Amino acid sequence: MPLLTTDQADCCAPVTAGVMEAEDAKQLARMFKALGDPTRVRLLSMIAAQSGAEACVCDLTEPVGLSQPTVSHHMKQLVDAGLVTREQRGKWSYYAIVPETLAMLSAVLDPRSLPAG
Amino acid sequence: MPLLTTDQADCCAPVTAGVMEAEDAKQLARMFKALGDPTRVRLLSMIAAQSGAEACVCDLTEPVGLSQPTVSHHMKQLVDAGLVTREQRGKWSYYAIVPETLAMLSAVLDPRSLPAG
DNA sequence: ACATTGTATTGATGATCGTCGATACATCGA
DNA sequence: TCGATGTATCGACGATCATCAATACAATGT
Repeated sequence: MPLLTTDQADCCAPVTAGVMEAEDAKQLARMFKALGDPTRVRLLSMIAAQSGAEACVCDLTEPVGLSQPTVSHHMKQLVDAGLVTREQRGKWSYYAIVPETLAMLSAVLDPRSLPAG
Repeated sequence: MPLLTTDQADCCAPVTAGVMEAEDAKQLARMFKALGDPTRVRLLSMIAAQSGAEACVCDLTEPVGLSQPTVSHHMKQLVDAGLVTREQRGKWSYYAIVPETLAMLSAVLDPRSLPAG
C-alpha cells in the first residue's frame, strides 16, 4: 500500500512556508518516520551508493549486521513511505531510490521559504 | 543536551552520496525521528509561519488540540534534535526555527548528489 | 510574602517499534 | 518434481513513544 495516492512531488508546501494542514503533516511525518531509524538511513545510503541507485537484500544484510527478516522489515518501511521501490528480478528483490520523493522532502525542509527570508 | 557537539551544518554527507558511517546515520536518524510525528511537523510549520519564525507555547497549545504538557514534550524533542531553539523571555518560552539544521537536512536529502546523476 | 500565570517535569498507561527465530512463499536448476 | 536459495511474513519480546493528570518550577504583579 503506497503512502500517497497522488504524486508525491506535489504532496505539501514547505514546512517553513506557513501553517500546515493536518493531513499534509501526517503524510510528511510518515516519510520522516521512515528516515527516523539509523539502520534505514544506512540502508538508503547503501542503495544510493550502488550503481543505478539500486540493490538487492543480499547486498544489504551483511553490511548492516542485522538478520535478513529485520532488513526485509526495514525495506518494507522504506517502500511504504515511497522512498524506494521494489522490483522482483528472478530470485532477487531489487530496491531502487525514488529521487522524486527525496527531492520533495528536500524542498519541504528548505529554509529559504521562511517568511523572514 | 544538544544533539550535535560540532556544527550541524557539517554533520553528514548527502544520503545519496555513498555509504554512510554508522555515527552519521545515527545523528541524522535522530533528527528525522523528531520530524516523524504529525504533531511535531505541524508545530514546526506553525513556528515557521510566525513572524520572525518564533512562537511561544501559548500560541501552539490551542491550535494542535493537545494538552500543554504534551506540547512541551514535543517542543523538547525538537529542541534536542537541534531543529528549534528555546529562549525564555519573561514568563514565556519562545521557540525559534534553526534554519541551518533545516538546510543541512534538506541538502542531505537532495537527490542531485546521486551517482547516476 | 503571596497569589497568579506560563511552562517544564513526573509518573503512569496503552500503543507502536526494532529485533529475532521459525516458517512460509517464490524462483531457479537438476 | 524436488532440493536449494533468496526473500517475505508471523509470532513474540523488550524497549521506546505519545499522551494525559498531577505537580513542580519560574517569573510577574500586588
